[in-house]
Amino acid sequence: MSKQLPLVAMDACCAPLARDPLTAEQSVELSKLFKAMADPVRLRLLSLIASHTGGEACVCDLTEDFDLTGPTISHHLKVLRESGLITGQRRGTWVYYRVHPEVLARLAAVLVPGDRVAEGTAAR
Amino acid sequence: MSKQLPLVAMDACCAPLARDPLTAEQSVELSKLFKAMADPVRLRLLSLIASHTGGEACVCDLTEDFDLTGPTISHHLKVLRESGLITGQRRGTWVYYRVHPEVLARLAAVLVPGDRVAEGTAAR
DNA sequence: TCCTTGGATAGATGATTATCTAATCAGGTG
DNA sequence: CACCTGATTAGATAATCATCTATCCAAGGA
Repeated sequence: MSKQLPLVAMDACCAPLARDPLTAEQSVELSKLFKAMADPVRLRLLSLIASHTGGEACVCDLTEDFDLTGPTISHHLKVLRESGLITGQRRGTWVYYRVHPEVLARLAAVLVPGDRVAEGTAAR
Repeated sequence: MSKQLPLVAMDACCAPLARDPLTAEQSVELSKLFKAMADPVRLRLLSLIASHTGGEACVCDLTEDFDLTGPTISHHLKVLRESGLITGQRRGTWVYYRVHPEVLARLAAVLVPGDRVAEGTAAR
């Protein structure tokens, strides 16, 4: 499960938006992450998973919170998976998802105004 | 110009994703911001404006960087404007745009993993 | 082995959306 | 005023996407 794509935008990006203009390539990579989060259902899924006890949540837990069919939830989880924001793992009957916090942190670092605090490699 | 919408998601949101699950309403509000950034062109526009000297950029500066027609750029600027991420101001012949850093900061605070640092009002 | 339950895939459909051309508006300048 | 340039609006179109139903796969329990 989970083709475990090359974790888009992890290497590709980048200085805070307000520091340097994005290149065309960087903006394409970054936009994939934002696109993945540009849906209310996916945002809620993300927060449900991220805030769930143990840092992971079973699909069965997630489905209940929405007035949506299983396949639709599955579709949204796939989008999140392929963007590199979450990973899924099957354990017995159930599939558990967890968030990749580094990706979220990366994204946050891009948004933060001018502060160089959250910068990547040479942190702090 | 710029209907100056109620700055969506400024009041509506919210604790970091990993802290508490978003409500349906919060996720709808938040998704508007992410949707606005879920396009390579708009991301680049945002970074071009934010990183431009003086914190603002004329539309005429922006158009040059893309292989797109004027109306298309105008459309993207409108989307960014209506999301509350930027504002436009006409000065003589030209229109200048600038970013709302608080909105970006707010968004960053939502993404940041567990740290309670960037929390809003009753911090900590 | 067969059935049941959790989850994903396939394919269809209606709604959004990114882009274009054409037309319009707003300010200067001759 | 007539005209030019910068920018937005209007309307059309092709592509993307969120959702559904139907089907299928995976793992356990009778």
